[in-house]
Amino acid sequence: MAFSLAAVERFFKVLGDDNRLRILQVLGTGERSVSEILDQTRLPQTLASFHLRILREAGVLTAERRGPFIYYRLAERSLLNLLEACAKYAETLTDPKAGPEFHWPPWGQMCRMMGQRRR
Amino acid sequence: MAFSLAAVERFFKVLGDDNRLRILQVLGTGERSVSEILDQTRLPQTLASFHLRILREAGVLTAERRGPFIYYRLAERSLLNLLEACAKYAETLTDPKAGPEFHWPPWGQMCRMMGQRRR
DNA sequence: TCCTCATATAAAAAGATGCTCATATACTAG
DNA sequence: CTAGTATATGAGCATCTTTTTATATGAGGA
Repeated sequence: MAFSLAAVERFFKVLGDDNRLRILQVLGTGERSVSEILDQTRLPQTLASFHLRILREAGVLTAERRGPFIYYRLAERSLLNLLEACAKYAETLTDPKAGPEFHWPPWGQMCRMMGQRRR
Repeated sequence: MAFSLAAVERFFKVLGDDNRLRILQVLGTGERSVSEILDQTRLPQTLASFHLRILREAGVLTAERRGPFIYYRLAERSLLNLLEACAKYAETLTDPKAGPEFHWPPWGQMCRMMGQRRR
């Protein structure tokens, strides 16, 4: 019921970024070198490196050097399922601020109109 | 496999905040008026209102006015399960940047020392 | 050893977010 | 209608995050 706030917050903060999600999407299909990640995401090298570091330091990714290349992979494959679950939920979210301004229903007014008293 | 980036990103961004998570934690136990939320979170009124708006506009919360009070509740109770799943994952994350600086293993050097060649 | 490739790090610039303070709106009681 | 309570909104700052630009490090080959 009371989950560990700090941990979850960090998790959401780390994943709450477009570029990092795209990187994860690429790595979801398996281990990749940085060069491959650059190709597939079209991110500038230095920016990708920045985000990879964040993911790595959060423990989401694992890095290993082999020769001149550094290979990244998901630390836990189970992250993919979690992402899918989140995506599923996220896509059901209906955005209630459809119009330019959200307006509170004029409760008191309506009650008067309908001859009702507050309960 | 390829989840809807934009939706998930927004979801993570909205949940990636300490105060918002605390609000959700309170609402996890059921519907609450703003006053009650203020009591339980000890947030300044205006700040709580700010975060409530973000959660509401994201579709995570639902608000309804009854008399002078406005009651908030989770739009989808299933969010709680999702949060728990995320918490579970988040808590397993081992932070690899233990020391002040992370150092890449000196692969080439090690190979030379061990008389190996790159493959 | 020197050069080049692959990748990381640091510092500065640009952008986004969260917080506070002041004020507005909706409702109810008198 | 007036005053008081409940809650929302808006402007300005401070802070944190992302992006860019410049530079460093480590590996392999000539």
